[in-house]
Amino acid sequence: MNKADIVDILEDIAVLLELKGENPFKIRAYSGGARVLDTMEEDLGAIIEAGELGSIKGIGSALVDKIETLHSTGELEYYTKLRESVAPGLIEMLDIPGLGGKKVKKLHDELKVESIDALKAACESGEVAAIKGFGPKSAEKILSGIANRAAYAMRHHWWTAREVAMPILEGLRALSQVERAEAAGSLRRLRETVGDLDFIVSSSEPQPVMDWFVGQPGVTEVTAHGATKSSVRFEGGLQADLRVVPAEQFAFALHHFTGSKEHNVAMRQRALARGYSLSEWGLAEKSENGNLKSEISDSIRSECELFEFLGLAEIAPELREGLGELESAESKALPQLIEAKDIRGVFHNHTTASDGRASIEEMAGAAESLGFEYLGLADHSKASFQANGLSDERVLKQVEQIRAFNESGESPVHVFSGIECDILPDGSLDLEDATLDALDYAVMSVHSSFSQSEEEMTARVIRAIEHPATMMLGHPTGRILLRREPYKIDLQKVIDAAIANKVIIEINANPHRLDMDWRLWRRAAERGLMCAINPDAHDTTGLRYFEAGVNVARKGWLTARHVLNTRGATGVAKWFADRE
DNA sequence: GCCGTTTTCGGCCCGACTGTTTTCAGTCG
Repeated sequence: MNKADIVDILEDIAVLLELKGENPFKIRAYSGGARVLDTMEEDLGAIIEAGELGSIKGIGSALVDKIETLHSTGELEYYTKLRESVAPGLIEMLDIPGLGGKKVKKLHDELKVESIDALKAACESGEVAAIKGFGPKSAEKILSGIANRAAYAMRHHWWTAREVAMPILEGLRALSQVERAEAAGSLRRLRETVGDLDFIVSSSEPQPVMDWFVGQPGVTEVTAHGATKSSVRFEGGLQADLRVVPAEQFAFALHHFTGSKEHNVAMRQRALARGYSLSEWGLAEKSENGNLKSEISDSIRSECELFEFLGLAEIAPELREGLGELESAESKALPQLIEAKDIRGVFHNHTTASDGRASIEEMAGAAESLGFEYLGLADHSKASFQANGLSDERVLKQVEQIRAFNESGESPVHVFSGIECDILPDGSLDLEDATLDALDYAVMSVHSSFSQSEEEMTARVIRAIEHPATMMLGHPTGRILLRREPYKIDLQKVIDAAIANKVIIEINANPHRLDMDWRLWRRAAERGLMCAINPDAHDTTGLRYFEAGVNVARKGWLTARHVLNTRGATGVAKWFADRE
């Protein structure tokens, strides 16, 4: 059994144990173990063979046994028995807001409900309200949760979430009672999708701020309205939390609610090791007997000062994923992350020649207004029939048009002629070699036969990478966030092939793709993989997606030198010519 | 179930909010 399946099973075990009412720390051990395994970059088989699994922090002897059994046999009796002992309907119930492991267990124990439908009926008949610890409001809340659970469970693309968050943030900042306001959470960490919005405000007069917040247009439900915290839900199910704190707590609250959870755990552990207790409220010194001796928070007014106090360089929010950022911050080895202003042009954009909605001239105009020196066009090739892909003949015609455009001198933006050429199911390319040679560069992408086996898909893509005309690999997993799973492919092998053949892998910056994923970039770049941030724009506004691509690059620890777009037009042309 | 710069046992982050309670448990982040 492969690593990803084992990770899923460990996470499953954690959920099942929760429903059994097990020790919460045991539950955490399983979900923690799953996470450690998931983020481990080395080959699992090799680690097991070397007998090193148990030396990984977070994986103890019980997990070593279970992981090794799953890896070699694909089965685990402990898991099978656990599964059989819990009704599947109970797992679904955990998605209902307000229901956790204990309450679901109680509902099951008292009423024998084993499905969402049975739970709904029990709420309507008054049985739920009659249980000790529940009441009419609980029953009502469960019913509303059941009715809306699809919308509530939905995550949102980062780009969309930001569009909702910005007006609220600006509104908060405009209030006279508000001193500072920031959006925290996964939005601030630049995650590809966002579950809910978190706003942190400092103010000495919280009530008017709370009242303004819960009265925002689009709010369909107020789920909490307290003295320091309020929660609302917008149309479409997106939830937003607001926390108002005194000025001296702002840096701590902002840091805490920015997360991630794993980063916070590491920060608290570090504080504890130095004799301090860190929380969203502040930093306190611990005395001999373990009691809090004194607050020392007042000297800390920014996240930077907090990190500094713990002997760390400031860690950018997007690196706070609990993936070794504290270690790097301690040894002052954090990367100088790429910034949006470093981007001097973009590749992989479409025009009306295939499925885009703007002409060469219009796209170049939009590139100019973004301050770009150059624009790479890459329309689809003929196999992408649904996208009006270009034949060899039409490609050569477009090359002429682009040459004429550049020579006309009507734009300061240099246009590179490229193509997004289909990788056919057998790994061959959709255009003639002579056609590809006439272009400045070529991006190769998979747009068909998504259901090939991992072996077939990996071999297919590697064959394309090995073609001399291939300069970039487009959206390497084909995933559409929140809609379509990535196709099966061994990306480590693809990365190896790309490095060996001096092929760039793109960060497809379309907010629905963000592919290749940020989790893979740090290691890949260290091994020598080159990156390009490609908006995959289909109209003039789509060029702005390059910002989402920069986000991914930053989350992947990339610096300007890892990214082709940070070079000027001459540098890019040189790379296209000799790949250096 | 994991872990160890006071440790191989006894901790493991902790506080707000809600709904149900007469003082608190459960959920959430």
